[in-house]
Amino acid sequence: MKKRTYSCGLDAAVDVVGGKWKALILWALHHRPLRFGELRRSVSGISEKMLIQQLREMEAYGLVHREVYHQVPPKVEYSLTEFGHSLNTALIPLGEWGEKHMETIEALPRD
Amino acid sequence: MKKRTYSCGLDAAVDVVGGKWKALILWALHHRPLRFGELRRSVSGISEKMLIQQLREMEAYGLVHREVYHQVPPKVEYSLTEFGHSLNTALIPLGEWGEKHMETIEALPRD
DNA sequence: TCAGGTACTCACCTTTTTGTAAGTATGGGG
DNA sequence: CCCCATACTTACAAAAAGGTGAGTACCTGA
Repeated sequence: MKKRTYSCGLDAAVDVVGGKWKALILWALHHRPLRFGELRRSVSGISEKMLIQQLREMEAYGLVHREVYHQVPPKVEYSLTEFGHSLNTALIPLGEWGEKHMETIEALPRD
Repeated sequence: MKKRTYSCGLDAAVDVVGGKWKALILWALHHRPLRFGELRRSVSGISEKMLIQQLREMEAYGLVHREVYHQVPPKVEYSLTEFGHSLNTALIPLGEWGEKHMETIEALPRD
Protein backbone atom coordinates (compact mmCIF):
# COMPACT_ATOMS: atom_id res chain seq x y z
CA MET A 1 0.00 0.00 0.00
CA LYS A 2 1.69 3.19 -1.08
CA LYS A 3 -0.87 5.78 -1.97
CA ARG A 4 -3.78 7.47 -0.30
CA THR A 5 -5.68 8.60 -3.36
CA TYR A 6 -6.41 6.76 -6.54
CA SER A 7 -7.23 7.88 -10.04
CA CYS A 8 -9.57 4.95 -10.61
CA GLY A 9 -10.72 1.64 -9.23
CA LEU A 10 -8.10 -0.34 -11.08
CA ASP A 11 -5.42 1.86 -9.58
CA ALA A 12 -6.70 1.04 -6.10
CA ALA A 13 -7.07 -2.67 -6.80
CA VAL A 14 -3.56 -2.95 -8.22
CA ASP A 15 -2.24 -1.26 -5.11
CA VAL A 16 -3.92 -3.89 -2.92
CA VAL A 17 -3.15 -7.00 -4.92
CA GLY A 18 0.09 -5.75 -6.46
CA GLY A 19 3.40 -7.50 -6.23
CA LYS A 20 4.55 -10.89 -7.19
CA TRP A 21 2.74 -13.04 -4.66
CA LYS A 22 -0.51 -11.69 -3.24
CA ALA A 23 -2.75 -12.76 -6.09
CA LEU A 24 -1.26 -16.25 -6.02
CA ILE A 25 -1.75 -16.59 -2.29
CA LEU A 26 -5.34 -15.45 -2.62
CA TRP A 27 -5.79 -17.97 -5.37
CA ALA A 28 -4.34 -20.78 -3.29
CA LEU A 29 -6.81 -20.07 -0.51
CA HIS A 30 -9.75 -20.07 -2.87
CA HIS A 31 -11.03 -23.54 -2.07
CA ARG A 32 -10.25 -23.98 1.59
CA PRO A 33 -8.18 -22.67 4.50
CA LEU A 34 -4.59 -23.78 4.47
CA ARG A 35 -1.85 -24.07 7.06
CA PHE A 36 1.37 -22.16 6.68
CA GLY A 37 3.25 -25.19 5.44
CA GLU A 38 0.53 -26.19 3.01
CA LEU A 39 0.48 -22.69 1.64
CA ARG A 40 4.24 -22.72 1.17
CA ARG A 41 3.95 -25.89 -0.85
CA SER A 42 0.98 -24.54 -2.83
CA VAL A 43 2.62 -21.33 -3.94
CA SER A 44 5.58 -22.70 -5.79
CA GLY A 45 8.79 -20.77 -5.56
CA ILE A 46 7.88 -18.61 -2.60
CA SER A 47 10.26 -18.38 0.34
CA GLU A 48 9.06 -18.57 3.93
CA LYS A 49 10.01 -14.97 4.48
CA MET A 50 8.01 -13.71 1.53
CA LEU A 51 5.04 -15.86 2.42
CA ILE A 52 4.76 -14.65 5.96
CA GLN A 53 5.42 -11.06 4.93
CA GLN A 54 2.64 -11.11 2.36
CA LEU A 55 0.29 -12.92 4.72
CA ARG A 56 0.83 -10.28 7.40
CA GLU A 57 0.04 -7.51 4.96
CA MET A 58 -3.00 -9.29 3.66
CA GLU A 59 -4.18 -9.84 7.20
CA ALA A 60 -3.77 -6.13 7.89
CA TYR A 61 -5.74 -5.37 4.73
CA GLY A 62 -8.53 -7.63 5.93
CA LEU A 63 -8.13 -10.07 3.05
CA VAL A 64 -7.19 -13.12 5.07
CA HIS A 65 -7.94 -14.42 8.52
CA ARG A 66 -5.30 -16.05 10.71
CA GLU A 67 -6.39 -18.71 13.16
CA VAL A 68 -3.92 -20.06 15.67
CA TYR A 69 -4.40 -23.47 17.25
CA HIS A 70 -2.44 -23.74 20.45
CA GLN A 71 -0.82 -27.08 19.88
CA VAL A 72 2.60 -28.57 19.71
CA PRO A 73 3.81 -28.67 17.02
CA PRO A 74 2.06 -25.37 16.25
CA LYS A 75 -0.79 -25.10 13.77
CA VAL A 76 -1.90 -21.90 12.09
CA GLU A 77 -4.60 -21.75 9.48
CA TYR A 78 -5.13 -19.01 6.95
CA SER A 79 -8.48 -18.42 5.29
CA LEU A 80 -10.11 -15.81 3.09
CA THR A 81 -12.38 -13.21 4.60
CA GLU A 82 -15.44 -12.02 2.71
CA PHE A 83 -13.35 -9.13 1.44
CA GLY A 84 -10.62 -11.45 0.27
CA HIS A 85 -13.19 -13.65 -1.36
CA SER A 86 -14.69 -10.76 -3.29
CA LEU A 87 -11.25 -9.77 -4.54
CA ASN A 88 -10.55 -13.31 -5.57
CA THR A 89 -13.77 -13.38 -7.55
CA ALA A 90 -12.75 -10.20 -9.32
CA LEU A 91 -9.50 -11.88 -10.30
CA ILE A 92 -11.16 -14.84 -12.00
CA PRO A 93 -11.43 -13.25 -15.47
CA LEU A 94 -7.77 -12.27 -15.29
CA GLY A 95 -6.86 -15.84 -14.41
CA GLU A 96 -8.92 -17.11 -17.31
CA TRP A 97 -7.26 -14.64 -19.63
CA GLY A 98 -3.86 -15.90 -18.52
CA GLU A 99 -4.98 -19.48 -18.95
CA LYS A 100 -6.25 -18.83 -22.42
CA HIS A 101 -3.15 -17.00 -23.59
CA MET A 102 -0.60 -19.00 -21.63
CA GLU A 103 1.28 -20.20 -24.69
CA THR A 104 1.48 -16.73 -26.18
CA ILE A 105 2.70 -15.37 -22.88
CA GLU A 106 5.34 -18.03 -22.45
CA ALA A 107 6.65 -17.22 -25.92
CA LEU A 108 6.97 -13.49 -25.19
CA PRO A 109 10.44 -11.92 -25.21
CA ARG A 110 12.11 -11.72 -21.79
CA ASP A 111 13.24 -8.23 -20.71
CA MET B 1 8.43 -10.74 -17.80
CA LYS B 2 10.51 -12.91 -15.54
CA LYS B 3 9.40 -16.49 -15.83
CA ARG B 4 9.03 -19.08 -18.52
CA THR B 5 6.61 -21.39 -16.78
CA TYR B 6 3.54 -20.58 -14.77
CA SER B 7 1.66 -22.44 -12.11
CA CYS B 8 -1.68 -21.05 -13.29
CA GLY B 9 -3.32 -18.48 -15.52
CA LEU B 10 -3.32 -15.81 -12.88
CA ASP B 11 0.38 -16.27 -12.41
CA ALA B 12 0.94 -15.64 -16.11
CA ALA B 13 -1.43 -12.67 -16.25
CA VAL B 14 0.20 -11.01 -13.26
CA ASP B 15 3.55 -11.40 -14.93
CA VAL B 16 2.28 -9.59 -18.02
CA VAL B 17 0.34 -6.80 -16.38
CA GLY B 18 2.45 -6.57 -13.25
CA GLY B 19 4.12 -3.47 -11.96
CA LYS B 20 2.83 -0.12 -11.03
CA TRP B 21 1.84 1.25 -14.41
CA LYS B 22 0.89 -1.25 -17.11
CA ALA B 23 -2.71 -1.76 -16.04
CA LEU B 24 -3.23 1.98 -15.82
CA ILE B 25 -1.77 2.60 -19.27
CA LEU B 26 -3.97 -0.12 -20.71
CA TRP B 27 -6.93 1.49 -19.01
CA ALA B 28 -6.10 4.89 -20.40
CA LEU B 29 -6.06 3.51 -23.93
CA HIS B 30 -9.41 1.79 -23.48
CA HIS B 31 -11.52 4.34 -25.34
CA ARG B 32 -9.24 5.61 -28.07
CA PRO B 33 -5.64 5.84 -29.24
CA LEU B 34 -3.60 8.49 -27.48
CA ARG B 35 -0.45 10.38 -28.28
CA PHE B 36 2.55 10.17 -25.99
CA GLY B 37 1.81 13.51 -24.41
CA GLU B 38 -1.87 12.76 -23.94
CA LEU B 39 -0.98 9.51 -22.29
CA ARG B 40 1.44 11.23 -19.94
CA ARG B 41 -1.32 13.57 -18.86
CA SER B 42 -3.84 10.72 -18.55
CA VAL B 43 -1.75 8.53 -16.30
CA SER B 44 -1.27 10.84 -13.38
CA GLY B 45 2.05 10.70 -11.61
CA ILE B 46 3.98 8.82 -14.25
CA SER B 47 7.33 10.13 -15.44
CA GLU B 48 8.30 10.25 -19.10
CA LYS B 49 10.93 7.62 -18.52
CA MET B 50 8.53 5.17 -16.94
CA LEU B 51 5.86 5.80 -19.55
CA ILE B 52 8.10 5.10 -22.49
CA GLN B 53 9.71 2.15 -20.77
CA GLN B 54 6.35 0.53 -20.07
CA LEU B 55 5.07 1.33 -23.56
CA ARG B 56 8.10 -0.33 -25.12
CA GLU B 57 7.55 -3.45 -23.07
CA MET B 58 3.86 -3.52 -23.85
CA GLU B 59 4.62 -3.10 -27.52
CA ALA B 60 7.02 -6.03 -27.32
CA TYR B 61 4.32 -8.07 -25.61
CA GLY B 62 1.91 -7.23 -28.39
CA LEU B 63 -0.47 -5.33 -26.14
CA VAL B 64 -0.17 -1.95 -27.79
CA HIS B 65 0.51 -0.69 -31.27
CA ARG B 66 2.79 2.25 -31.96
CA GLU B 67 2.07 4.42 -34.97
CA VAL B 68 4.53 7.10 -36.00
CA TYR B 69 3.42 10.07 -38.07
CA HIS B 70 6.37 11.71 -39.77
CA GLN B 71 5.61 15.28 -38.98
CA VAL B 72 7.20 18.18 -37.25
CA PRO B 73 6.60 18.43 -34.39
CA PRO B 74 6.55 14.62 -34.14
CA LYS B 75 3.37 12.69 -33.51
CA VAL B 76 3.19 9.16 -32.20
CA GLU B 77 -0.03 7.39 -31.41
CA TYR B 78 -0.45 4.42 -29.15
CA SER B 79 -3.44 2.12 -29.42
CA LEU B 80 -4.55 -1.24 -28.06
CA THR B 81 -4.14 -4.35 -30.13
CA GLU B 82 -6.76 -7.08 -29.99
CA PHE B 83 -4.59 -8.82 -27.42
CA GLY B 84 -4.36 -5.66 -25.33
CA HIS B 85 -8.07 -5.19 -25.63
CA SER B 86 -8.80 -8.67 -24.37
CA LEU B 87 -6.55 -8.12 -21.38
CA ASN B 88 -8.24 -4.84 -20.66
CA THR B 89 -11.59 -6.57 -20.69
CA ALA B 90 -10.31 -9.13 -18.21
CA LEU B 91 -9.30 -6.27 -15.93
CA ILE B 92 -12.75 -4.71 -15.79
CA PRO B 93 -14.02 -6.72 -12.80
CA LEU B 94 -10.87 -5.84 -10.90
CA GLY B 95 -11.44 -2.18 -11.67
CA GLU B 96 -15.01 -2.44 -10.50
CA TRP B 97 -13.89 -4.15 -7.31
CA GLY B 98 -11.49 -1.30 -6.63
CA GLU B 99 -14.17 1.23 -7.37
CA LYS B 100 -16.61 -0.42 -5.03
CA HIS B 101 -14.16 -0.74 -2.16
CA MET B 102 -12.26 2.48 -2.75
CA GLU B 103 -13.08 3.96 0.64
CA THR B 104 -12.10 0.81 2.49
CA ILE B 105 -8.86 0.66 0.55
CA GLU B 106 -8.01 4.28 1.20
CA ALA B 107 -8.51 3.68 4.92
CA LEU B 108 -6.18 0.68 5.01
CA PRO B 109 -3.01 0.92 7.11
CA ARG B 110 0.11 2.03 5.18
CA ASP B 111 3.05 -0.38 5.56
C1' DT C 1 19.13 33.19 -35.78
C1' DC C 2 16.30 31.46 -32.44
C1' DA C 3 12.53 29.98 -29.44
C1' DG C 4 8.84 26.40 -29.53
C1' DG C 5 6.58 22.03 -29.55
C1' DT C 6 6.88 16.91 -29.46
C1' DA C 7 8.83 12.62 -28.39
C1' DC C 8 12.07 10.65 -26.65
C1' DT C 9 17.11 9.32 -24.42
C1' DC C 10 20.62 9.18 -20.90
C1' DA C 11 23.24 9.11 -16.61
C1' DC C 12 22.89 8.76 -11.96
C1' DC C 13 20.72 7.86 -7.77
C1' DT C 14 17.25 6.19 -4.18
C1' DT C 15 13.79 3.13 -2.79
C1' DT C 16 11.49 -1.09 -2.80
C1' DT C 17 11.30 -5.78 -3.46
C1' DT C 18 13.05 -10.25 -3.29
C1' DG C 19 16.28 -13.89 -2.03
C1' DT C 20 19.41 -16.80 1.18
C1' DA C 21 20.73 -18.88 4.99
C1' DA C 22 20.68 -19.28 9.55
C1' DG C 23 18.42 -19.13 14.10
C1' DT C 24 14.26 -19.21 17.75
C1' DA C 25 10.37 -21.30 20.45
C1' DT C 26 7.41 -25.10 21.86
C1' DG C 27 6.36 -29.61 24.22
C1' DG C 28 5.85 -34.61 23.27
C1' DG C 29 8.13 -39.02 22.30
C1' DG C 30 12.20 -42.01 22.56
C1' DC D 1 18.29 -35.15 27.70
C1' DC D 2 17.82 -34.75 22.89
C1' DC D 3 15.48 -34.78 18.57
C1' DC D 4 11.41 -33.75 15.83
C1' DA D 5 7.97 -30.97 13.50
C1' DT D 6 5.92 -26.55 12.78
C1' DA D 7 5.74 -21.73 12.29
C1' DC D 8 8.00 -18.22 12.25
C1' DT D 9 12.20 -14.41 12.79
C1' DT D 10 16.41 -12.13 11.79
C1' DA D 11 20.45 -10.26 9.45
C1' DC D 12 22.44 -9.48 5.36
C1' DA D 13 22.87 -8.99 0.42
C1' DA D 14 21.32 -8.72 -4.36
C1' DA D 15 18.27 -7.31 -7.81
C1' DA D 16 14.52 -4.79 -9.69
C1' DA D 17 11.79 -0.81 -9.91
C1' DG D 18 11.20 3.91 -9.84
C1' DG D 19 12.56 8.93 -9.75
C1' DT D 20 15.14 13.31 -11.31
C1' DG D 21 16.90 16.42 -14.18
C1' DA D 22 19.21 17.47 -18.17
C1' DG D 23 19.97 16.81 -23.05
C1' DT D 24 18.87 15.42 -28.21
C1' DA D 25 16.63 15.85 -32.83
C1' DC D 26 13.55 17.82 -35.95
C1' DC D 27 11.29 21.58 -38.75
C1' DT D 28 8.44 25.79 -38.42
C1' DG D 29 7.25 30.30 -37.94
C1' DA D 30 8.67 35.00 -35.91
